[in-house]
Amino acid sequence: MPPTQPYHHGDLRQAVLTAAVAVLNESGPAQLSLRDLARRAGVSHAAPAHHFGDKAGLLTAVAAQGYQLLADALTAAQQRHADFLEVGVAYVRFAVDHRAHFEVMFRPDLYRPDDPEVATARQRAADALYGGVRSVAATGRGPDIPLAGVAAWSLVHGFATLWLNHALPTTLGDDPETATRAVAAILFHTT
Amino acid sequence: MPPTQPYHHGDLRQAVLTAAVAVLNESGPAQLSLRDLARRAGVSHAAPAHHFGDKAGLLTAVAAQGYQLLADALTAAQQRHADFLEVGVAYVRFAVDHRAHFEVMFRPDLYRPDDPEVATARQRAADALYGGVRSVAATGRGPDIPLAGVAAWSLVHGFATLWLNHALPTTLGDDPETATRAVAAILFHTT
DNA sequence: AGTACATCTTGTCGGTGACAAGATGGTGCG
DNA sequence: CGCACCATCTTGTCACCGACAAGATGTACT
Repeated sequence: MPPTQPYHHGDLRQAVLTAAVAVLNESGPAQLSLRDLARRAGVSHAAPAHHFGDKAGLLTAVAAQGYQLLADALTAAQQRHADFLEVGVAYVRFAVDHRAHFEVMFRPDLYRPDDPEVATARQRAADALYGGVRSVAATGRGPDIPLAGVAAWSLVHGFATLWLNHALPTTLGDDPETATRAVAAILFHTT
Repeated sequence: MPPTQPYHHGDLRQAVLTAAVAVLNESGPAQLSLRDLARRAGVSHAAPAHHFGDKAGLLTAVAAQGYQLLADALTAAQQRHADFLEVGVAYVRFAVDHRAHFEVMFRPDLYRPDDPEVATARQRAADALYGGVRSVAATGRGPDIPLAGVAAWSLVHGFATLWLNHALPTTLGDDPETATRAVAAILFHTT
């Protein structure tokens, strides 16, 4: 849906979006400023507003992109591995690799969560996540599927959040993948 | 550590802190403004800065208070119930009942996480949480304690976060306590 | 050629955080 | 009692930001 033809700048929308993700990765959403992004792109201070309407619009675009990336990552992991644990690992890996997107996605007060593009991408990600759960819930004498899905999602989401906040003990090491496998294995007691 | 004697206003520090929590509960951290808090307290726009130095200073005070409340809630739950699951329930209940504190606490870019008051309260909360884990890890043929603690913490933290974001399916009902019991029971397979 | 349009610029307004300097009032000490 | 000290609060200011309006510029299409 971005314009196909470069005009004055080239592709300002994409440039601003990329710069926004970079700033978010370095400094967090509180430091994000449309005027700063405009300066980085070498355009006037009001140029970004034309593409995103307002700051919430920019963050809506970030969230939409994030949900699309997450859905892609989860479906890929789901198809590559039979084990749902790897879908959980992919979830944490996404959070670590795309911290900026992840932090915006789960801060609905910063953007417009009911944006149609966001909603469809989020639904796609949810399907990939719950689809992976269905397989593992069928193996054990497990409880009903939605509950197991919520438990699995809560575990990996909480782990990712705490990992990003440096709140977890250092004994877990510095590789989020192996740490996730160790911790998530407890939930599915496949140790 | 706040001043014991009221001066001009009465107790401006406490008034601003309370108002800040109220605003955070209603509108989130992005809408928080020192000048607005000053207006609500009926003082000049620069008065709050004297007590907190800085916006980050105000949020540091909120985070410190939050960690103290959390530590109190967790130790109370730990002493009242033998089951660790109830500590997890208390964790989620704290997040729901003190949403403003919870959201600030786990957003370290908003305040000064290395503030001594914050650090001690956080340590106290962590002790209460991990102390509860030790009991349950001893029951099962469970893996080592820190891993189980991280898993339990991740689960309740993720559940609380997702619950606050209205990201969870509506089939869980509207009572966070019962929902937490149902979901957390899966991890400790005491169903 | 000329119109329609998306893109970008310039200018402006109210609001905010941070800082500096000064006014105000309580506290304690001689 | 007088006075100096200090915490508290006020006033004033500056740079920055988001949002909006109006105009300029380049592109596409007829």
